[in-house]
Amino acid sequence: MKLQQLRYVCEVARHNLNLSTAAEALFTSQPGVSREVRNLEEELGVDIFVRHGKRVVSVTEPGQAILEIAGRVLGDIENLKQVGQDFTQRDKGELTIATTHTYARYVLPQVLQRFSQQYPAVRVSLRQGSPDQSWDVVKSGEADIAVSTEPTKAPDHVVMLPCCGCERAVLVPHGHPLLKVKKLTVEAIAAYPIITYDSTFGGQSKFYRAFAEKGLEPNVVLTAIDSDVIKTYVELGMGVGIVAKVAYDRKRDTGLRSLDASKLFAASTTYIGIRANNYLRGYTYDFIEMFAPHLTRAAVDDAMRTNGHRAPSRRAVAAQSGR
Amino acid sequence: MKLQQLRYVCEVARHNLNLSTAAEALFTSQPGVSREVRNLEEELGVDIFVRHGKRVVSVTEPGQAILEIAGRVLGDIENLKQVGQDFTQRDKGELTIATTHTYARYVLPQVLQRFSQQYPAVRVSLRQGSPDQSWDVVKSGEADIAVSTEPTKAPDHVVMLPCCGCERAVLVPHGHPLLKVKKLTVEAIAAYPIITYDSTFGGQSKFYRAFAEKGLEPNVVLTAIDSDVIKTYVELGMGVGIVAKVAYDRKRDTGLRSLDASKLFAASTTYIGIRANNYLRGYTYDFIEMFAPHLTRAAVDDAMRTNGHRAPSRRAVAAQSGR
DNA sequence: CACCGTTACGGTATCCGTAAGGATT
DNA sequence: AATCCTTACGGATACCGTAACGGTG
Repeated sequence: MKLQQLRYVCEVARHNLNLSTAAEALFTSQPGVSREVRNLEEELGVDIFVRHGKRVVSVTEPGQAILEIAGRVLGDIENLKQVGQDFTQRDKGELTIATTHTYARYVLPQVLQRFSQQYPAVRVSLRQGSPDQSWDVVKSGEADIAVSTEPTKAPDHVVMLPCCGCERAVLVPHGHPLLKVKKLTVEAIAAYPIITYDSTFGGQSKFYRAFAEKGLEPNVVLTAIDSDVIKTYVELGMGVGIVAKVAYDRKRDTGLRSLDASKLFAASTTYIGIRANNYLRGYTYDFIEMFAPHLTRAAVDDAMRTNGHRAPSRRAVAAQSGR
Repeated sequence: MKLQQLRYVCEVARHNLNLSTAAEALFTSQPGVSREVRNLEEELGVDIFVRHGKRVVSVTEPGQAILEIAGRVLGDIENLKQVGQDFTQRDKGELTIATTHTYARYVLPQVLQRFSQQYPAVRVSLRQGSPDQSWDVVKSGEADIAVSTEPTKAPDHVVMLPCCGCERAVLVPHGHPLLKVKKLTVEAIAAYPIITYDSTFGGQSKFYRAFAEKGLEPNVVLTAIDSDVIKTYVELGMGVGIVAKVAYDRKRDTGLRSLDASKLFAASTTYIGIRANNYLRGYTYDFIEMFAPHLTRAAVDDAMRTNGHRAPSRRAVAAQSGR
């Protein structure tokens, strides 16, 4: 069995079971892919792909299991390379962060500024999307870490590290009646049209629950995935905005006022997400600690260890002694 | 990078960093091992082993990480082979169970009898030891599953599936005064010398706690790891035995009487343990379900999925496209 | 007919074992 | 002096790309 074969098989699966395009993506010849796939199938004794005549049409049942394991192996090979990089080019590399607009725009800038100062040679990329998308991107290994609220569905293979609460604020234009209210209540808010995050975003259940508890139904007139968009429409007088508290900056948002709503809506939690069994570069640990000081390297390792890692297997090693 | 290299490196680590014996174990030449280890080190850019002149003396820090990952890869390669076996030789293979004397002797026989009837071509081996040992053996991959009470230290990389309670009984010889007691109490037991399991066995904390709660200290005169040994000494009149309820068989143990102690000592739980990310043969699932009917294949998979598995990584695959 | 996967073949690079050479204990 | 790792060398193997072939839609 060769790593090449695992690579080929995974690549074929990723390219709609098309050997030719897979070969192209692998910068190799198409007959070579065909041959190695067959060699692997022969060695394992089972077909991975279902062929109709001379066309690959689907994945067999054992093929599913094989692809999953093969993918894990390739991920680990990548991890090995990362270990090398980590010790030779300590301060150089890439860091891909999957996050939402709110974090990318209002929380991460300060952290990333500090980070880039310390690690000027690390190329940081942000992958912006909904919380669910962020978690998926981490799960698939496209991003190193997620910074987001919790996903709607619990993501397997990903370790979630709670960071801090993410409180809400109510944004209104100048002179809005809500500014005169002595004590802000859910009832008071419910009287106005509401602009808030799209339902693909986390923490919305808590938002609706707060209204439901009072027997109210919020009149949500507009949703967006973007705090800035919400602010724009609030400024236009289309409604009151309910956004993350951090999204309001008194100096910048001169057309708006912010009212603390942390007591009204249960705070959702900010998490950092890491793919299980992923080797993290030293600077990634540092980034995490900059973001959430309590998440030291030891704390992160500990959380990962109790979730995904696995130790070497004596038996597996012994079983392969014969070449 | 080649799988061979990973195998070599792991084997060297397992053989006290001795290349020669590692080479022997791998059925290859010693210079070959030396060369491939260096090749891998060169490819990754870091030393895995520390050399004093021409002697390998220890593992470097990156080496530690590399060995861990390499071991995981080799385990997965083994998993791939298991997939093949599972679909070609469905009913043939091996099943290694790590367990304690009590389970091996009193619980598993009935299950294994049924199992062997259904899978005559599966070679079952029992690896007997303390609970901690059982878990370690599963963790290392030497055994497929553990059947045991909980370990003293939580084992990472292992999925624990609760099966059922494991209640205690008090064993006494015929004519023992305890047989005349109306309601068995901890106090009554404390009046006699006690024979029970060795402290390396689980559930002992619950045993001592029951006494401590009454301000008593049990007079443990003898400990053993083996219910049969305990029974022998009880029969000799050396004390009262406190053992797992299942270890008493009225028909066989004619010289003894059993008193239910399930109310006196908190029941410890029986667990099945599986190594995270281990591919399980079909018959292994069947064995588990025979042992604990509620642990269906779906239930087991689900528990494993939320603990260890990992999906293929697009990024890792893409990063390796260039050969 | 265009696309796609398999088979056949030959050159090349890689791999591995043998033999000899320094270091360390 | 014995053990252990490294270097050097040569032969066999296996790998991979090119070219031609056979199905499929």
